Amino acid sequence: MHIVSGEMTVGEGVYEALRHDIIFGQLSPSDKLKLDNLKSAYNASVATIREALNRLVTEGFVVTEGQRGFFVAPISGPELREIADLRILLECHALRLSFEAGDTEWEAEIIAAHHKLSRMEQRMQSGDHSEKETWKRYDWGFHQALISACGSRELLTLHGTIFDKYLRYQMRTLTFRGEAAAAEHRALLNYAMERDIENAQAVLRVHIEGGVEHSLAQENL
Amino acid sequence: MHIVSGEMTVGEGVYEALRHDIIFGQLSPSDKLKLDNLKSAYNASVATIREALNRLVTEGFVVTEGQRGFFVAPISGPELREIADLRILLECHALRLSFEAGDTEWEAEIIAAHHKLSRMEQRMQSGDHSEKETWKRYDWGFHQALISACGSRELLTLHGTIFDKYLRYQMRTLTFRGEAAAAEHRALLNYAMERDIENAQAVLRVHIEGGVEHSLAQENL
DNA sequence: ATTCTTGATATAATCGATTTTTAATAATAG
DNA sequence: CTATTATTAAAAATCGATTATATCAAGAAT
Repeated sequence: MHIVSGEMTVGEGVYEALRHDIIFGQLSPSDKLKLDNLKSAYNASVATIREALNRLVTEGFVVTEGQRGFFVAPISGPELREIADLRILLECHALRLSFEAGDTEWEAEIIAAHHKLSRMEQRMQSGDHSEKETWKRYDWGFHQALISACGSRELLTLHGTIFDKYLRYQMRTLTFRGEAAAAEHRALLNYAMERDIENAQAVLRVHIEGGVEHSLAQENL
Repeated sequence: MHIVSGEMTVGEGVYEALRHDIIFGQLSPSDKLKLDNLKSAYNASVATIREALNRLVTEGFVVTEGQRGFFVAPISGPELREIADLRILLECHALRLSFEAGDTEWEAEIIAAHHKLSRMEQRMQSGDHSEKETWKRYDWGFHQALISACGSRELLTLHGTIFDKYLRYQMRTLTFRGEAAAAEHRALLNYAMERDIENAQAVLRVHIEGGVEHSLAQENL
C-alpha cells in the first residue's frame, strides 16, 4: 500500500495512479494497456507512461512480452493462493519480530488503527458499502501497524507489495465477510496486547485463508 | 538470478546489463548513475536507459528521489542482515514445500547442480579464484534446484530477487568461505535426498548466516 | 570571514517525432 | 473453401530535442 507524500514528478504520479487503478480494479486483469489510451487518461506523454509501466512490470502488476506492449497482470485462483501463502509467511514472521520489539507507542498505534477499522466494519455490517476503498485502507493500516515494530525495512517493503497483490483480489468482491472478520481483527489486537504470538499467528492464518475462500466463493478464478 | 533467453528488446538488454553490473559490482553502491555516461556505456538512448532504471527502482537495486536522478542502491550491514533473514525465511519455506513435492526428476536435478557446484568449490579451494561469477551461478543453480519443486511461481520469483540482493553483498568479498561452505552444501544435498526438512533448514540457516558473518568480517559495512 | 543571493552551467525529466515491429486485411494459389 | 503470402494500418519501441530543475561558482552583504 503506497501512501503518497510530497511533491512528485509527473512520472511518479502516473505510476501511483496506474498502480492504484490496477489494484482497485479500474484497469482489469489481462487488459491491454494501449499507450495512446493511457496517454489521454493519465495526461502524460507515451514515454512517461512507459516509464511508469516499467516500474509496475518488476513489481508484478503489469506484464510485458517484448514488442507486444503491456498488459495488466492476469489473476487466477492458484496465484491467489500463492500470494496468500506468502502473505501469511511474511506477516507471521513480522508479527513475531514486532511482538518482541513492540513498545507502548506501538500499542497506541495499533489501538488507534483498530479503532478506525472497527468503525468501518460496523458500517459495512450495517449495509453501507459506499466506502470500500477507505475500508481497505484501514484494513491495511491495522495490519501494517501490527508489524511496524519488526525492525526490518526490507521485510516491511516486501510485505507491502504482497499485501497489495492480495488486496487486488479482495477488491473484486463486493461484500464484507462479516462478523467473523471483525472478530479476527479484535482477536489480533488482544493477542498483540498480550504478546501471544502463537495464537496471533493462528488467527492471522485463519483470517487470510478466510479471505481467500471468500474470494474464491464469489468468483470462479 | 536472471537467465537471459531468446530475443530481447534494447530496453530489456539494458535492464539485464545494468542489473548484472550492479549485482556483480561494476557499478558500486551509492554511485550516481549519470544518464549521459550510461548512454555511452550501454549504447542506448537516455529514454531507454531511464526505462531500465525504473525497473531496477521497484526491484530495489536503484534508488531515485524526485528530480535528482538515479543512484545505485546503497549497502549496509543492517540491510545485509535483513536480506539474509528474508532469504532464510523464504528459502526454508520453499525447501519444505519442495521436499514434500519433489520427485525423481527433482532429485536428479539437484544432484547435477550439486556436482557442478562442488567442482567449482574444489577449484576455489585449490586457490583458483578466476571464475568467481561462474561459481556464484552454480551456487544459485544448486539452491534454486533445491526449491524448484515448491509449486509456487510467486515464491520462486520473490526468492530469486532476494537471492540476488544477497548475492550483491557476497560478490564484494574476494574469498571463498572454505570447506565449511562446501560441507554445508553436501549436507543440504543429503538431507534433501532423505527429505529431512528440519535438519536441512538448520543447515541452510547456518550456511546463510555463515555467509553474512564472512562478509561482515571482510568489510565494515 | 561567513552567509546569502544571483546567474550560469550541467543534468534530469518529459516531450513528440521517427523507426521498427506486430497485427489485421486483402489477394493469390491450391 | 482453405491456406499462404503480400500489403497496409496500427501500435510499440526507441530516439533525440525541449523543458524543467538542481548544482555550482561568483559577487554582494553582513
